[in-house]
Formats: sequence, structure tokens, C-alpha cells
Amino acid sequence: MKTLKYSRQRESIKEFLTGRQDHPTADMVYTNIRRSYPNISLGTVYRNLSLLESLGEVRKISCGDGAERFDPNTEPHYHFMCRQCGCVQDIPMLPVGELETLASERFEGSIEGHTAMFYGVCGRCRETENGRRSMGKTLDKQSAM
Amino acid sequence: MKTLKYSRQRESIKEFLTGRQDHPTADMVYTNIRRSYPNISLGTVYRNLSLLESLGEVRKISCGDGAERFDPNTEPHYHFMCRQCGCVQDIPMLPVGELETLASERFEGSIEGHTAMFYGVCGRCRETENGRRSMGKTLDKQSAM
DNA sequence: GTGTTTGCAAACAATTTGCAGAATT
DNA sequence: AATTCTGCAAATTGTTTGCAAACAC
Repeated sequence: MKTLKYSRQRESIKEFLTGRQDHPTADMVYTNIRRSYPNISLGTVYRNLSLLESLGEVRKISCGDGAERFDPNTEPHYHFMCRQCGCVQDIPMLPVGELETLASERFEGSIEGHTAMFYGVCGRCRETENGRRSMGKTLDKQSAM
Repeated sequence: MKTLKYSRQRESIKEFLTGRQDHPTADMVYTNIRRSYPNISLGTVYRNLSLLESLGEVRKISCGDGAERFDPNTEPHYHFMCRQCGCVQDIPMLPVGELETLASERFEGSIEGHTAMFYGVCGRCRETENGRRSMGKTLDKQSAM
């Protein structure tokens, strides 16, 4: 049998994720959880994140910048990624179901869902960009916290 | 200065990609190009793919299944990924620009573009699924060719 | 006690990079 | 001749896994 046992590590990973809306990577989760659990290992973080994902309690999002990101919000919704700072945010709009209808019309497979990713410059970067231009490297990884 | 010099390797990578609509990974490109250029190295394939990408001649698509895929079609368009066999296909529909308008309305950053990925079961898998059920592993990597 | 979860380290997979030599201009 | 590009191998990065000990039930 495959019963699920309690683990404070898993609990705190879930709790940490729930309190964030920046869609952290496994490594960001690890770095932060380490404050409360200095002995937790990266392996445990990965194991729990994928367990939580398969339980449907978190969702994984691939944004093509190397590491996967994790989202505590499992309701279908769209994302935005900033080409300047690389941050990932939620887009506060309802997914457009009609897209799937449109897609199905010309597609021979069955369509069960979809995701969307918007690109551009986030609000914070836009301010900076307006002030002083060309401040060196684009898309530098944001710090662990 | 940063001039671009001809290379038969790059040429053949581009040519190979153009002839495919299955969005191969770097490794698939490598395995196939090797028939014409047995000495080509994986590093060269990666270097050229990202060069071509930065030249805007191919597009990279991340579908969260480990490896990035490459698409010779740089026109904006949507993709589909089969949860059964993992294949990635184009969706023959025009991107819906209104999505960006909708997203902009409630978002403080600037939106410059978007992509969408549909999920479901592809036409070929649907047939198989109807015939005999539960044929073992789901989502097994497709062969290199 | 039985079975699940952890920490650690080693294994893996995908991608990048340094360098000397080959190819292009 | 000056640069760019290649092959090779080593290095990085992100993620997974085997195993003995720790923990939950």
C-alpha cells in the first residue's frame, strides 16, 4: 500500500510556497526553508515538490530559463515573464476557454487544457528602464530570496 | 567586430530543422546531422542552435519534459503536446491578439507577446488508446529519429 | 514493528565552455 | 593574416536516485 505519512519538511515546503507569489525554483525553496530546517537537503526539496505536484497541490511551470518554477495556485491561470529581470508573475485574468474550442476545430487530437505565457517588461523594470538606460546585463538571475 | 562566417555545419543544422515539423531536441538534431557529418560534436550543435535562435532563424520551445525543442517556424503560433507520447505539434490557428489586450488591462507591466501550449492526446495516440488499453509506460521518449 | 521519509552523496541529464587546431573571409 | 568556427573534453547546472538511519503511524 502507498500511504502518505506526515513530514514537517513537506509541511514547511508547502507552507513556504503558499506564502509566495513569485513562483520560486526548487533551489530558492531550498535556500529559504534552510532557515527553519538547516539540515534539510536539496534532494528532499525536490522529492517533496514533485510529490506535492503529483498530489495536485502545487503546479510546475517551465519558463525556459533553466530551472523549473513552482506555483501554489493550481487553478488554471496564465503567467507573465519579464525579459529584463526574469521574474515570473501571475496574470490576473481568467483563462480563455474558447482557445481550446478554436484549437480543437483544426486539430485531430483531443485537447484537454492549455497554458499561456506572456512576455514583456514587468512594472518594476519599466520604472528602472525609464530612469537610466542600458544598465548592463539583461535578465540576470534574481537573488535566492 | 562580430562578423558571421559561413559554416557547413550550421547550414546543415538549419536545413535539417527546416525539413522537420516535430520540433526536435538538440540531441535529435545531433543524432541526425551525424549521418552527413559524422564528426560533428554535440557542442557545435548547441552553439549553432543558440546562434540561430539569437539570429531569429529558429525558435526554442520549452515544454517541461527535460530537453528544449527547436522550431524552424519563427512566426508566432501555438503548440500542442501529447501527454501520451510526448510529441509536440503545431496548432494550425492564428494567435489570438486579444489575449494580450485582455492581459494588459489588468497588468502593470508591458506585454510584448505570448505563447500558448495545449495539452491532450494526439491523433495517433488516440487510435492506439481506443484499440488496446493501458499499454504500459506513459510518455516514453520518442526515438531519436 | 512496518513502511515512509530524510540526509547525504553519487549518479544523471542537459547544456555550456576553454582551448588548440581547422575553416572562412 | 585575422577571425570565426569546430571537435573534444571537462565543467556547470538542474534534477534524480540508492541507501542506511530517523521518523510516523
